[in-house]
Amino acid sequence: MVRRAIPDIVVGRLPIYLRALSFLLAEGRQITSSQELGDRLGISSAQIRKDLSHFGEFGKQGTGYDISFLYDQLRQILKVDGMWEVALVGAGNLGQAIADYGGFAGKGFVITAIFDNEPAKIGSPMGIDNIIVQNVNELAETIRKRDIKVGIIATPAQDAQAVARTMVDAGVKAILNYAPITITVPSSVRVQYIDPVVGLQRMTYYL
Amino acid sequence: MVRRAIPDIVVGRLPIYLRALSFLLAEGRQITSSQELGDRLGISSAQIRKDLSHFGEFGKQGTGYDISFLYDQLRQILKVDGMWEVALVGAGNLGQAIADYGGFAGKGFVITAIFDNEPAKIGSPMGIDNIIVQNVNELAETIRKRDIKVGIIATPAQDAQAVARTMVDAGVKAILNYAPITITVPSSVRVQYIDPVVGLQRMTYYL
DNA sequence: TAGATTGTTAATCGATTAACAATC
DNA sequence: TAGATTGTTAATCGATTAACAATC
Repeated sequence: MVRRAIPDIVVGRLPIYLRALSFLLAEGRQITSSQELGDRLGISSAQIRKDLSHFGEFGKQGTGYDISFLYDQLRQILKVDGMWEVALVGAGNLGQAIADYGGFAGKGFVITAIFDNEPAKIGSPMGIDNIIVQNVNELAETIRKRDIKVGIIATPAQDAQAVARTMVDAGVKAILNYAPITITVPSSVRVQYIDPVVGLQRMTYYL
Repeated sequence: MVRRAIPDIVVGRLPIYLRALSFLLAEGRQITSSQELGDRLGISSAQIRKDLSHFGEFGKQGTGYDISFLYDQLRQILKVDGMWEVALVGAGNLGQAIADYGGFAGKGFVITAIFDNEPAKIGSPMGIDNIIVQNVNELAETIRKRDIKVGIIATPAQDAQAVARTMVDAGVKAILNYAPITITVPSSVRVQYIDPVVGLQRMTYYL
């Protein structure tokens, strides 16, 4: 039997499911259904069941899903049941906000290295874990030494491609790019983009 | 003739095209092609031509697209050739970073009102334009008075739904939501989400 | 048992791509 | 003119949905 590749679009929805399950857990709930999840997320119940069916059977007919169980399963599937070290490049306003962000805790990620090219910033502690900002010329070595697989780019657009290149050459396989530019990486490397301007411009058409 | 609705997914790519054109302009280029744009963005040239064809004919056979002309056309189509006032709710670390962000300039958006519920923050100037943080209980009134159509939510997850509700009731039609929770709004209101954890969790599956 | 909800199938719907006539 | 590239068509590909047997 051939294991068919899971569509990217399905994998992309799992973190949304995970987030919803996390809230249900926080509310002290034990059981949910594809219907309830769908209502909360604005997704059809059929789609949720179909998405989950790519990975196994997690529910009980007539009952629904055990929230805690499904949560754990999805965390394993997404490989966020452990902790990924993350290298952050860019210690300006944006990088600072990312380093200060408390939302990574418990979600599978921890920023353990921060880089910049400005002498004034290098050597200072930054973020919730008071990490010492390193010179960006130590980026490759640090990634290699600690076997870091996840990077965040928070540099100006003009520097993003070079940073991505360095990250990839050193072994990074997943890049969250806050720089407002499309970067080119080998197909074995994943990139996700965060650009508030793009988000806003996607809505004004409808106004 | 029926004007068929443009697929959301097509509209969603236009800001990416716009961004690429903006860079080409900055490089001093005058003409580009669907092939070149596609190569830069990792999109097929056919898709770019097809997407644009929903809105009109912007190119010349044998030549390609005049960058400046296409840029202006897309800005008009997306309605970002003017300036949208934006109300930002949440003046914590994240809200501060958004208010400090210089990337909105020239892209069609300007934050003109900032709100929080913490007395310590209300009344202080914030962001690149030194806007005085207002009490969030003035949110609805301000939105109505200035006819603001665009909102950004940068509150804790637990407050996001209530803020969205207030915004929508006061007339906001587009919400950029940084809170890590799916919010429910009428179908006439657009929402875009920015959640770095979701972005990261979409990649770890492949590691 | 009766009611509820899953997992899965098949049909529908929609998006992408390849190809090419038109034409600059 | 010859070469290049658009805009568009039709085919392909993929995603979503409706429906329901299975079963808790």
